[in-house]
Amino acid sequence: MPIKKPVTKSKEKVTSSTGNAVKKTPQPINLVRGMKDILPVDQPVWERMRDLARSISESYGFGRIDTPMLEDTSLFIRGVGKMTDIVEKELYSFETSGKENVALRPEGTAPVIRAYIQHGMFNLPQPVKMYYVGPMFRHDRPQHGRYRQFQSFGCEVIGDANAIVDAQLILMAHLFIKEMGIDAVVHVNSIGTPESRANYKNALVSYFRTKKSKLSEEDKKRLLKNPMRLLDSKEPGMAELKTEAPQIVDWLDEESKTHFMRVLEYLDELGIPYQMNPHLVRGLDYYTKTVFEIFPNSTDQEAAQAAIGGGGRFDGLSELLGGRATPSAGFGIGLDRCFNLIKDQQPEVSQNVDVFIAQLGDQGRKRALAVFEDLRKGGIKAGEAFSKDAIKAQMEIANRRHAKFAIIIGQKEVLDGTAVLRDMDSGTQEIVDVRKIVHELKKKLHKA
RNA sequence: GUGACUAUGGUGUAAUGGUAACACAGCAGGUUGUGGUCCUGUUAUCGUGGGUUCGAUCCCCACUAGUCACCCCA
Repeated sequence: MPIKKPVTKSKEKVTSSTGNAVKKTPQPINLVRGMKDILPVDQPVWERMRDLARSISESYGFGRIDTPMLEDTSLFIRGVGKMTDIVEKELYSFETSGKENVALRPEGTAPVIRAYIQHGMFNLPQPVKMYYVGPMFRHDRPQHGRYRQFQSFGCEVIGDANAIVDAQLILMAHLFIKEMGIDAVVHVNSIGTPESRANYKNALVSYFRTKKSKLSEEDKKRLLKNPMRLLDSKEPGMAELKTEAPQIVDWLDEESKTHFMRVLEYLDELGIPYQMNPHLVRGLDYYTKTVFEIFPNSTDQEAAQAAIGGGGRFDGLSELLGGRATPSAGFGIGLDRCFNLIKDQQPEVSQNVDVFIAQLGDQGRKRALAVFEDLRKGGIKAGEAFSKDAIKAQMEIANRRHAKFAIIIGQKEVLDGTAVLRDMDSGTQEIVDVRKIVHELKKKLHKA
């Protein structure tokens, strides 16, 4: 890599009134646009989401797969589709110094199928069920709940064409969201096989051509580029046009139709709240037959626009990626969006401890260090502020962290081999043998 | 990617064409080895860069970032 010449924009030295040279503080370096830190306060929620993803996946028989964040760019061009927004304008792709064309994964399904093909998983008992949790990247314009790096949880069932798979995946996705405490509805639709979809597309185009004068500029573009998108256009006046537009269900081939009916029957059986949404089309080329998206059920909130998860069937994806024909289905859930919906109900992380060790003087500090280790090994949640000198400050911290007891070790205690054990509630203190302190504390904590 | 709005300390806010107020958090102290109250001090060249002006945090422009709508989706 070429070494860049150091920037010579040398920070001017400002001379203060006292004549001393004062360095200008350099500009802080901030997050790259669209990136996000997950701070310690928020980790408990994230832990919960990851735990839930794992336990649900495993209880339905899914094994975890981790694919790299970096893949060959053509995986997404072929898998997701060259003309999709995800690839066309949101893909983080670049050429490495070794002239490889790589891209940061914008979604999880194509990589999983790639791995399935590459590792010959078609030789395993079918279907192969895998789940993933990890970051995805899309160079979109950031907004609330829309980041350029976001965490996804997804499940894929590869090698099974049965409609019950679709239904069970929808069940799992809905279950995850419900368990996180989010009330959600599932929107479902079927977009059939590529052939039936092509026929439908033609019908749709000819219908809208007759209404061309009523279309907005934006929608005229859609008509040419991606006519299916006209169905979820929010342009004024479209609602009326859409109700009269041909519906995809009427254009489905027999097999897709019965498949879809089956899925709906299973959903009814499972009692999953769903809505038929004939306007639901997905932005990835690989979908066939069943498609679904999950929306938060907060009717009063307008923020309920953004889907928190989605998925469907992608029977043709394996072949697109050079594998044999393998019917598959899956879903993905946006963990950041879940997080945004539930973070407010989250309790603060407690820094509370059972015992706090306060020390005085060098000798006391050394002894306290050892005692802290004893407590830790003894399984007692202990706190300390060894870098503080004043005992007052240490007691303040002990109090703030709701310690039930404080151990105080100073010069005198070190010489006697003792420690002061203070009950923080009553304020009573006793002197105990340092060697027995763990035992003593366990007894007291157990009682309390 | 398109349009609109916003940008004050760690956090949440206030005011103002003459360099900033309040609350909370933080740190240090209120005599020498002890907490929860109280008191004091302390913590911001007002996102970055330019312009207008005697002078800008407050006006103008650009940039950056965030938010909202669109696009799209997780």
